[in-house]
Amino acid sequence: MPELVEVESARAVVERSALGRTIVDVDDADTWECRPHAPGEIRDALLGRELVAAHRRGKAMWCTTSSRDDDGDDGQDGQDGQDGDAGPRLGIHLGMSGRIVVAGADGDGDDEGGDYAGPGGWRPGGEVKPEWYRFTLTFADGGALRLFDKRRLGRVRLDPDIDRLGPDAGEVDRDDFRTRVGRGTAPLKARLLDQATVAGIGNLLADEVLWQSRLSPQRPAGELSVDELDELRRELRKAIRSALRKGGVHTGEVIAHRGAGGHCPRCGAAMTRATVGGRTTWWCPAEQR
DNA sequence: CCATATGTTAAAAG
DNA sequence: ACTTTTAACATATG
Repeated sequence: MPELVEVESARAVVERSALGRTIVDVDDADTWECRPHAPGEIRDALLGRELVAAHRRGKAMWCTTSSRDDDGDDGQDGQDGQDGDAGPRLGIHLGMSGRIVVAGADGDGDDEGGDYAGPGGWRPGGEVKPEWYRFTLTFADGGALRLFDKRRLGRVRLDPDIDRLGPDAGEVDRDDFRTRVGRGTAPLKARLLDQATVAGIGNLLADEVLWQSRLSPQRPAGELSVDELDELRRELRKAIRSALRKGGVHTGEVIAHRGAGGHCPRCGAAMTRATVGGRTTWWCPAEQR
């Protein structure tokens, strides 16, 4: 599920429904999802604390936590809980199939993770097998925050390193975008998928933005003109805004046409498929140059 | 068995 | 040394 837009939805759910609730139990027994932490390590670090704020950069999400014995930051000032004795940051990466589910105080198990439809129409809301819950925070009020991750490529860890990520794809400024994206010999799509260049663009968003910009995914990134780079950034911001509004990156205009027999929704040409940047890529060979 | 899947990353290659 | 590409990761599904 998770590209920037889906992670932002998950972050908003955490911000809206999981902050300020005291953590009384933590299930961190999945040593793969919680690598490199040993079982119990995350639990020991979080018991008695509460989540203070939910942050995101690209596809990375993390929560600051309070000190034990007080409620810490009020979570309303937009700043981290930088209290002297604040707890560790709890990093959650949704990987390829992760999503956050927050249950209310009554333990009703409400699925507030946002919507998601995979290539096969898979909807986690329709099938939630308990064995696909990889990590759980249980709150004093009886509710819980869970990481549901079918494919198990997600990750939970304390104090995640986010320094290697580039600026968020929705916030990078024009000059920064020009110099970061418009360099090198790698295919443009590979550059866009590189989280150190700009953070948050995934396979679907890349295809959508390249199609909107009428740029070939195979163009060497360093050969783009300044005008093309500026247009690319405009379409990127537009696509993110649209996807946030419509509920997911899969709502992009060209996404439904990525597939065998797909045609460009603008000109009708047959879509081309190839592996670019290590990922399956679809584009309109007639318009994208 | 093979190929596919909205991600990351270590290792290899250039 | 830096950039780019590939393979592997764990798991489910067609």
